[in-house]
Amino acid sequence: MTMSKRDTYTPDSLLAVAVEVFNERGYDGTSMEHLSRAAGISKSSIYHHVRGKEELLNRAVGRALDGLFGILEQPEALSGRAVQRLEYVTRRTAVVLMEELPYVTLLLRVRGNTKTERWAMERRREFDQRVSELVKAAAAEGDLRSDVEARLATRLLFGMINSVVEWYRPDAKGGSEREQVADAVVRLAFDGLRA
Amino acid sequence: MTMSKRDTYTPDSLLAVAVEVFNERGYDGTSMEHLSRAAGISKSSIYHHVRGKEELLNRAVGRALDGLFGILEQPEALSGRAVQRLEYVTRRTAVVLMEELPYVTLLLRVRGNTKTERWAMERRREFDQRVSELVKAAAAEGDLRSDVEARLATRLLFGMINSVVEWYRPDAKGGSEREQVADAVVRLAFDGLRA
DNA sequence: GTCTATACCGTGATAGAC
DNA sequence: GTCTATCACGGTATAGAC
Repeated sequence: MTMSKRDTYTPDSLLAVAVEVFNERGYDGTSMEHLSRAAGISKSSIYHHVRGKEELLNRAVGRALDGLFGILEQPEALSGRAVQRLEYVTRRTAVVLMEELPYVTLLLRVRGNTKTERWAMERRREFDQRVSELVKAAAAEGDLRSDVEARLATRLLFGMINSVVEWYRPDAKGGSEREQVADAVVRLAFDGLRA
Repeated sequence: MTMSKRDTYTPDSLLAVAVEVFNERGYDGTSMEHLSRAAGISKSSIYHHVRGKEELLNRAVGRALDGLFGILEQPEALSGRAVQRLEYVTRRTAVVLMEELPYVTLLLRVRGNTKTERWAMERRREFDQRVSELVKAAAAEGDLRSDVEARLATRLLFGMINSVVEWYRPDAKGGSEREQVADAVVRLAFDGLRA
């Protein structure tokens, strides 16, 4: 993490550093000492910018959730044949996940030990719920296979998309690489591995 | 967690309790105090059965890894058309994951903070590697779609399978339910969501 | 095999100087 | 805005009685 403009921190630039460490060590495995070393300032200086460790978590997962819920408000997610909307949401979720990688990664890993974590899990469930309805609608329109239950299909679909955080690391190529990965996700999810 | 025979602990029965707590709170989020409360004995009594917290982690992930590598030694994984072997490994991985749910869940969540965790990650990569070779072989035999890279396909396939730990909870029905889930995983992975 | 008591250290967070 | 010094607490682990 390199500072971009000033060598003093804003809450947001500090957040960027903190989220990296959280993802490397896990939230619970990260101490304020770890954060202070990564940020290059003392523990107590961190408290000048944020109220504490949990506020950093809160800001991070909030940002991830904003990105995800933003998808559902796009016109392409709101009208048209359900299977098309589902395809759009699938692709965009994969892209947002890569664009906001560290924030979404953190969101997907919260366990529910604190109030913030439980709130994040709740909102995430809401998102899953909304997509699940899309899957049901597409099944009702006859565009999805009928031998796998909608709820189960949704879960496996998300499992595949979300797993991207386990290995994706952005490289110099930027957005084009992200579109390639998103394409692969959509192809495999809808049409499978088989030739 | 209920004790089955005696109301004294063996390392293994204690492990079963510990792994539940680890999965609920995360390994780093679990203190010996948490474990002692869940086991119904004092903190110091735990040290009579195991050397410490990390030994519990070690035993747990070892058990998960044994289950996974066992799949690759089955005759069905060793000979035949690659796509058939891949299908077998996919189904069995899903089943083992459900049979050994708490142990595999823990394995999939280690972050690499301790020696034990790094060893577990290493062995897990070996397993992924072995399956990746199967995917490559199946692609070379022309049985997998050629417009998605083998490495990427392997990762997404595993992402889908592994995500089962996020929601699967065993119920009274036992094995039949597991086979149903495994069937759904294989169907979606190989033939996709689309009707 | 389990307990109470305790050692010792790292934790999140605060006070107050510069 | 950053620092050093410090606090109260909870962490892992051990000693030794029963």
